[in-house]
Order: sequence, then C-alpha cells, then structure tokens
Amino acid sequence: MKDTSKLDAKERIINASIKLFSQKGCDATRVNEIADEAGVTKALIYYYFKSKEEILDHLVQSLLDSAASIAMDFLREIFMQMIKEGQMKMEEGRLRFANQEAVEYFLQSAHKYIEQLLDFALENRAIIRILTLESLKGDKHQSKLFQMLKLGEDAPILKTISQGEGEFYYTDDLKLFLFFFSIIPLVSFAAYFDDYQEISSLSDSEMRSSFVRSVQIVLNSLISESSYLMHNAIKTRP
Amino acid sequence: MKDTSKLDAKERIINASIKLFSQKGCDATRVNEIADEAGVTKALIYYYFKSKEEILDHLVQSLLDSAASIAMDFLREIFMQMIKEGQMKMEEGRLRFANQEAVEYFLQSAHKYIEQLLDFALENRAIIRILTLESLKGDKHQSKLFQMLKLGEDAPILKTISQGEGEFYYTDDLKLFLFFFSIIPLVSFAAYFDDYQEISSLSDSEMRSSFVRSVQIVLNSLISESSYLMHNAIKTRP
Amino acid sequence: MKDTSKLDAKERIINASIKLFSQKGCDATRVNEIADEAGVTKALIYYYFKSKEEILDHLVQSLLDSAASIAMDFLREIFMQMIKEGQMKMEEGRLRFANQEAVEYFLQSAHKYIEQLLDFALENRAIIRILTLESLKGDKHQSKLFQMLKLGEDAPILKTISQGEGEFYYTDDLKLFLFFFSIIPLVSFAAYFDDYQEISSLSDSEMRSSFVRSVQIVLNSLISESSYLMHNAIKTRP
Amino acid sequence: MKDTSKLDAKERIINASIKLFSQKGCDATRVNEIADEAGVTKALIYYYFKSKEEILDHLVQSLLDSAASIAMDFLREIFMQMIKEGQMKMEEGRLRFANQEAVEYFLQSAHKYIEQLLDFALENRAIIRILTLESLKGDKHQSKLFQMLKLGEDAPILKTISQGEGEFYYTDDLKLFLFFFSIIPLVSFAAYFDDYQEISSLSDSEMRSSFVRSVQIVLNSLISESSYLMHNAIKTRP
DNA sequence: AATGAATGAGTATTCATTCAT
DNA sequence: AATGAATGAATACTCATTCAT
Repeated sequence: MKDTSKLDAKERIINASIKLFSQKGCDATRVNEIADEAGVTKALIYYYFKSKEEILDHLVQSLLDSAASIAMDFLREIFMQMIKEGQMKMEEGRLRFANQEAVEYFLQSAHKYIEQLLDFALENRAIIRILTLESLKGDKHQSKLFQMLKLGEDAPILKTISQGEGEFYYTDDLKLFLFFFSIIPLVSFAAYFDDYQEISSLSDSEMRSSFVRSVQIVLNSLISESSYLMHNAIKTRP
Repeated sequence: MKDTSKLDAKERIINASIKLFSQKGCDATRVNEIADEAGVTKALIYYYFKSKEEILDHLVQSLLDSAASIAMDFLREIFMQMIKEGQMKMEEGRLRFANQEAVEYFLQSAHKYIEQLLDFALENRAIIRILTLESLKGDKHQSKLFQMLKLGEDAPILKTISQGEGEFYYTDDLKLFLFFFSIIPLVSFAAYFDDYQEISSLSDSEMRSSFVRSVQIVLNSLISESSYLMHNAIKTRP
Repeated sequence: MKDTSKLDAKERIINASIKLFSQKGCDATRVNEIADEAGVTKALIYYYFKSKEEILDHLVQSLLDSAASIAMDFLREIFMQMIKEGQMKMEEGRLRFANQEAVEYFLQSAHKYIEQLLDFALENRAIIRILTLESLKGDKHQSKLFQMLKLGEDAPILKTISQGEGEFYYTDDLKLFLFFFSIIPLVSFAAYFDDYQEISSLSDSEMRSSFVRSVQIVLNSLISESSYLMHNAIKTRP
Repeated sequence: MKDTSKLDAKERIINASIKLFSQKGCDATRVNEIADEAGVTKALIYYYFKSKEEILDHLVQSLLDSAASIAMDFLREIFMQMIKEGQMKMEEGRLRFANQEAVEYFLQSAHKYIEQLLDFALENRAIIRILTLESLKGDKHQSKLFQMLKLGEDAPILKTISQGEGEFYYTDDLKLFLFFFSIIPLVSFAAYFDDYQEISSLSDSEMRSSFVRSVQIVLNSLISESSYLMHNAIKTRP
C-alpha cells in the first residue's frame, strides 16, 4: 500500500503549477518557482513535461475533461433513469415528459445539476482562475472558455421548459444572456471566490448559498412568463 | 492647428501598449514590441515611463479615473437637476421623490446611466480586458476590479427603488448579486466583446442591444416584488 | 586523481574576476568579459553567483577571512609556544616576558609575522587592489579596509614593547600612525606593486626587501626611546 | 558685481562632479546624477564638457596643476629669498648654506612646506580621493598618482640635508620609502580623512596635528644619523 | 527517477551622448 | 546659455530548456 500522504513528484509538480499559475498566470510563473514549490529539481519537471506550456495544457484540458464528464455523467444518469422509467422520452431531439410530476422532478434535478456544477467549479477554482486568465490572452486557450458555453447550450434544462408548446431554439439573445449572465458569473464566482471572500468576510457556505440564491433569481426571471427572451425564443423562430 | 493624425510619441506608446497588453497581457508583451508598434525606440519608452509595469499602471489608473469621473459627472448632473427642481430631496442619506412621475423620470435616467456606462466600457474594452486580466493576478491590480463594485454600490438606482417604504441597506446577498451578475457581466462583456462577436457573428449594435435587454431582465427581476434579495434588503435589517 | 590544471568553472570565474576587477574595478568590468576570460557562458556566472556584486563580495570577504585566519594562526602559534615554554605569560591582559632573551625572541617572531603578512599581501595583491579600490567608494566595502586596522591594533608586537614599565594604551596618535604609516603603506605596497615595479624596474625581491627595510625604519623610530608617540602612549593615560 | 553666492552652471557641474566622483567613482556616477546635483539639465553638461571623462580629466588635471603650482610658488619664494639674501647658493645642482642658522631656517621652512602641502591636500581631499580611486584603474589616470612622487623627488628638503658632506643621490630604497611612507600616507590621509574621522571621532584639527606629528617622526627617523637609508643614499653611490 | 551543471536566446533597463530649437 | 526629446549601443540579468551522469 502506497503512502498517499506523500504525493509523488508528478502530482506535486501539478499542484505547485496550479497554485502558482492561478496566482500569477503561466507567463509570470518561473519553472524554478514550480520546482521549489513542488520540492523537486527543475530538471525533473522536464522529465515529466515537455515544457511549461504543456503543464498548462494538461491542467486546462483535465479541467475541461472532468467538467464535461461530470456534466455527461450527471445528465446521463437523470436521462437514463427517467427515460427507462418512462417518465420522459426524446422526440426529434427534444424532451417530452409523461406528466407535470415528471417535469417537476426534472427541474429539481436541474437545480441539483447546477449546484453540482457549482461545487465542481469551486473545487477546481484554482484551475478555473487559470483558464479564465489564459482565455483572456490571445493564445490557444482563448477559446477554451467558450467551450463552456456548450455546457450551457447543451443543457437540457432550458430545452425542457418548453415542453409541449412548439419548437425551441436558442435565440442569439438567449445565448448571449446565458453566456454573460450564467457561464461568466459561475466561472467568475469560482475564479474570484477567494478574493471576494477576503473583502466580504463571508464564510464558504455563506458565499455558496448566496450565489445559489442569485442564480435562482436569474433563472427564474428567465423562465417566468414575462421573460422577453424566452417568449422570443419560443415563438419567434419557426 | 495641430495635425492630430500624427499623435505624439507618448500617446503612440500608450496606444501600442493598450493594443498589445489587451492581446497578450503585460507579461507576455515585450517592450520591443511596444516600441515597434508605436514606431519609437525602446529607450524613448523609458524616457516617458519608468518601467513596463508603469505603463500598465497608467492605463489601469486612467481607466478607473475616467470611469469614476463619468459616473460622478452623470450622477451629479441628474441629482443636481432633480433636487434643484424640487423633484427629489435627500433625507437622512436616502432619496425621497416628490411623486411617481419623478421616480419614473429617475429610473429612465438610471437606464441612460447604465447605457452610458456600457458605452464607456465598450469604448475602453481593450483596457478593461487588460484590467480583468491583471486583476486575476496576485499583484496590486488584483483589487482594482473590486473598486468597480463601488460604482455599483454607490449607484443611487437601487437606493431609490426603496422610496417611501422604509430603510434600505445593502445586504451581503445584494452585494454579491450586484458584483457577480452586474459588474462582472458588464466587465466581461467588454473584455470578451471581440471574441464573442467572432463566434456569434453579431454586429456591434446587435451585441450591444442584446446585452442591454439582458441587463434589463436581470435588473427587473431584482426590482420586482417577488425579488427575494430586495425584500430581504428592505425588510430584514432595521 | 583529478586534473588540477583544469580548474572547475566556479574557480575560473573567480580568477577571471580577480584579474579584471583589479585591473579596472568592478564597475568597469563587464560580465561578458568575465565570462570570456573564464571561458564560460555568462549564464553560468549567474548560476554560481547572484550578481556581479556578489562576486566582488565573495572575493573581498574571502581575503579578509584568510587575512584574519593567517594572523590568528601565526600569533596563536607564537603565543602558545612561548607561554607553554614559560617564556611569556599573560597578566591583566598584558604580556610579561621571562627575560630579555624572550623579548628578543618575540621581536624576531614579530618581524617574521610582518614578513608573512607582507607575503600574504603580495600574493593577494590583486584582491587587495580591488579592496582598496572599492573601499574608496561609498558602498559596503568602504569599511572593509578599516577592518585591517584591527590586525594592527591587536598585534601584540606593540603591546610587548612596553613590558615591565607600566600600562600600555593605544593613544589616538598611535592608532592614526599605525593606520596611515603601517596599514596603508602595506596595503598600498601590495595594491601598487606592479605599477611601481614598472616605473622602478626593480625585481620582485628587490622591491620586497626594500619595503621590509622601510618598515623596519618606521617601526624602529616608533619603538625608539625618543618616540613621542610611544612615550605618550605609555605614560600619559594612567 | 556678480553674485558669487550663486555659482554659475559650469562651476555647479564641477562641484557636483567632485562630490559624486569622490563618493562613488566616475564609472558609477551617472551624468543624470551630476545634472540633478548641480541643478542643471543633462544636456547643459554636454554644452560645457565633451564627455563625462572630460570632467574627470578636468578635475584631476586642475588638482595636479595647482599642486605643482603651490609647490613651485612656495619653494621659489624660499629659495629666491634665501639666495637673494646670500644665505644659500646653488652649486652643481645642490644647495649650500651660509651657516648653521641658515640650515635651521630652511628646515623650519621645510616644515611649513609640508604643512602647506597637507592643508592643500585636505582642502582638495575630495579630488585626491577621486585621483586615488582612478589611479587604481588601468586607465590614463593610473600614472597620475606617480606624478606626485616627483613632488617628493624634486623637493629640495632632502637634497639640502646633505649639505657639506658629499654627493647626494636618491637611492631606490629612498624613493620607495618616500613613495610608500610619505606620498601614499599623505594622499591616503586626505582620501580617507572623512572616513577615518568618522571611526575615530577626532576633530579636524586633532586629526591634522596628529598626522603632522606622525610625519615628523617618520622624517626624523629618515634624517637621523642612524638612518640606514640615508647613509646608504649618501655614501653608496659615488 | 532524478539531478547538478550548463547554455542560447532573449529581456527589461540603462546611459552617455546628440540634436533641434 | 539652455533644454526636452530622442537614440544606439550596451548591460546586467533571466529563463526555459538540455544534457551527461
């Protein structure tokens, strides 16, 4: 049995990189610093990684992978179960629910999904901070943040609220709203969590629940009858 | 009359820095590149600025200064006029309106204020991108983004919606909501404007008006009777 | 057995620095030149030393260290032996000799000590030149030259000449004399050795023995009955 | 009549250079610093001097000039008067005195000469420090310190003490002694005056008179019958 | 797996000096 | 006499990366 309290060198390098990249960005982090922080020699870093950039790529990619996998896992679970139990079926790419009860169950699950996403974001906030930082630079990671838009786009939450009454399309308005008022706040919440906490002196759980309430307000406003965006989304485009 | 098409060296250095910093961040921008882009010698940059970081500081500070000044100018204008005309008065640090008409006039002005802020943000989106980028690093600019929170906190828009019926306090919930669902989206909208435009193929004005509609939805939801946050804000703290 | 003719990189850097610093001073010596002279890359210099100044510090400090250690070694040796053999004893911080013979033996040893110091100075004349040069600048090495005063102050040569007849104190006069007419000439002799040799066309040994004779004259004049300084030193302060 | 309290620009530049060069050496002194210290613009320095080195040359040369001129003036005065009054005459390059009284008068004058030299050195100690500093570097000023040797060599003081009994030559021993135990201490006394004062807490006049006493001891020992050097000097070389 | 030594190609910054006015 | 702007040529120092062991 391996001593798990003493992480092996590669993992220490990764953790050191996460810490430092999230604090100062990849550019400003020196390979020396990573080596010191990880307690290994500089040369060993190059034994495990081809370059400093490769560490960055590794971090970002593994975040996106697990984000995607978490999303997929969770959705598949809900989907599979509900479909298997006949509470929901897929028709022409859209979802149809057996009854109002099924809808509500699904909405509950959707909330859980959001919270799970939030927890994931918070757990990985250091890497999200890195991703955010790098996405603002013109390099290859620029687009990575936008990949997260897909997580929103593909989320069946919104597809499902239109059950019954006609086609549903993502309007440009809705996409923009989702990106700048859902993805961006979520990502920023994770990225700035520690900074915000410091100036607000809220506890972890206070921060978290406050954010959840905020999300609910925004989502409610989106779903509510009066929502201009949704009306538009549902009715305008044939 | 001076030939304004030929900016003087210092201004060319500043513009070149804005362009390059917003593209790659300050760290990754080489002083050589700034010199080339500005069409000056490297040494001249050091004639005007003590260091590369000082250019960054200059950009960020001048942005915050003009943001603050725009906010102040605008607010003072509205305030002064309404108070002078007797439509509004300050009582115990809060605003009181003469009548419903005055309230509506003020709300209209508030919308104008937001749009003006938005236009300012878009005009200065390169520097805002820089600020966003640098605020994610652990250095002195970290806190600069949070200074913008004040622009939200001090905004009388929200103070006024509580006219008549009791004291109004910023709850922690409200502050967090304002930061992550107003400031952050606004700043991010400016910072990611060009990137988002590229993947959405919307025109400048389409982007802008779409964002305005989104803001309205969020603010409406905040103001509406059903708003948990506002109820809390108004009623909870004596 | 290692090939000692091929010094390792660090030593080559040190030797190159000694050569160049003593020729032109630290300021005027380019790190490039050190690298070329030592046959290493510039970067390797920074692998071993944090900065050019650190090389200087290293040289100066190691000189002072070995000067001190030589002085200590030699004195300890003479002291120990004479005390062990009962020819001398320490009383109230002063030395007392068994007889006139012991005194003369000790004076002989003192001369040996001075010659040994001289040889050390000549061997290390390049570094002494550096030290002299840097001690004239306002930085940290300014005081290093004055540390050498201690070597003179602590030297038991002068303490012993007062054997028998009363307390001996260093007067301000004596201190000044020792500094400007013993330490300074010795240090300058080493520092200007090569320059002086060039204009005088004396051989190494001619220079050396000429200097030794000069020192003897000065010391004799100091010790002689007629010496104002010594009379003062011995009698004035109770 | 000109306001002499407000020195003109050129003089301020010179004074600033003296101050800074003597503190840090010419290499380490920035033209900027001179400009700041002198309260002029950098460009003006180049109006008056062709380069930084030229300022250094100017300082050193003007020191040597006035040193030489003071020496000449003083000696000429004594010489002229004594010769005119028939107390002394030049014979075959040597001096002959009329009587013992004349000798003693001359020796008194010689002491005055030394003190005058000392005062000159102290007044110009900043520039002497600069000269000392630069003489240790390999550049053109290296030899300047040795020019001072001539002041000693040419000084008729020692020539005269051999009145009567035979030819007098400078032996190599004597030259070396004079350089390392007269010139060097004098120059060093000026160069290190402030530094030594700081560690000794002597007053200006205490320092000065202590040094004068030291010089007397050394010179007496040189002149005394028992002096090995002088015997040698007088008798050895035919 | 691990490392001490070594390096090429930068990189920010400096600085003496010039020049147009 | 005086200067603000401008610059070429360094210059100290950095850093990601490699390599022999």
